Amino acid sequence: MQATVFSPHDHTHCVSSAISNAQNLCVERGVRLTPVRQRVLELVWRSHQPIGAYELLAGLVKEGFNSAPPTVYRALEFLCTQGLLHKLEGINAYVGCSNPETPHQGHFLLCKDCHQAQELDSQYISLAIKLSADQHGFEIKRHTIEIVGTCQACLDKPKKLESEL
Amino acid sequence: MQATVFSPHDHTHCVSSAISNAQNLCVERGVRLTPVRQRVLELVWRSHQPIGAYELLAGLVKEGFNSAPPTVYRALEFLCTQGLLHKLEGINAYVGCSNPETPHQGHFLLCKDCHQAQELDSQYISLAIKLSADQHGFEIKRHTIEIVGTCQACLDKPKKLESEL
DNA sequence: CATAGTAGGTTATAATATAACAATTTGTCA
DNA sequence: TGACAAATTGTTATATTATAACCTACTATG
Repeated sequence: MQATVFSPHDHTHCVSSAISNAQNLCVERGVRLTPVRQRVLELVWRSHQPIGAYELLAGLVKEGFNSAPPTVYRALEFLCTQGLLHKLEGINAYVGCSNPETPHQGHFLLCKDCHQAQELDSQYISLAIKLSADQHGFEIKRHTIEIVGTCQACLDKPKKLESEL
Repeated sequence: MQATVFSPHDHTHCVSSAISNAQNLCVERGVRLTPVRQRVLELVWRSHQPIGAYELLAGLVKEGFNSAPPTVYRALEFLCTQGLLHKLEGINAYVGCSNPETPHQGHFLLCKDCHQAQELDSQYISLAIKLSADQHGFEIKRHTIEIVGTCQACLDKPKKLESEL
């Protein structure tokens, strides 16, 4: 099975490569990855889970950045527009996008036990949605696909939990 | 093409049949469609668009119901649990479900121009999601599928809009 | 009619998000 | 360079969405 956020991995590496990737992309696109924006992006990537705006705000404050809500919401808007983050509407939280070069909306598996979010990019889902929209003469602008449940890792550990009681 | 919320229809009929349907279902299930709950359900159905909690609250107040936020949120929770409504996470709004007999999560087309929501129940989408989840050993509990764009009716009327300027 | 369970009333507040306007920084080009 | 326009950030206030906590009233059942 392919590597996912649900399996153990070197997350420090994820963060640093996401940042340098973002820096390159922003240069290419002629947009500015300012200190606040970069910091927000790092905070999102460092989190092992989707993270909310006010939690990010607290992170910024801790590091001496100015921080009223508009600061973080503006940074989040920029990062989402650039495809560097995705917002999870169901839980009002943000996750890094691993593939920001190609603008897309993600499809997400959200584990309700470990709260990790795995981004998918399923051609089947995209196609099925496209077909349904076409049937209704509907022109798609964007979509939100969030699948909530239990990930394999969490399914595999119920016995541990019982023994811990 | 099949009838949808995007095409003209007798909405009064939608409302009354949704209510009597809900009444029957609640009796069958041994749950109580109390006056507040029924009123909220009617207000949602009467709206020609997805409607938010505080707008519903205003509707209740106008009719002499007590109304603090918990009243309407409790009613909404009940109605969603019974499958009589769906919540649209992307816009924090609620729509009636036309097929509450069979518990399901809907797939929605949301027109950003006329703000109507059309519920789909596409087997292709469901299957594609199931397949993706299976590939990751992920057990689905529920999902949010919201497709934003422009409906056929709104695509058909750009010229009218220009002439109105 | 006692009572347990469910639903609703009430007050307060938490959590999420944006409006509006001022100050500052940055890029650009005369 | 210096001056302007555009973009970004700071700041204050407030809007919007949602829930906690605790109390009261209703409902069904024996």
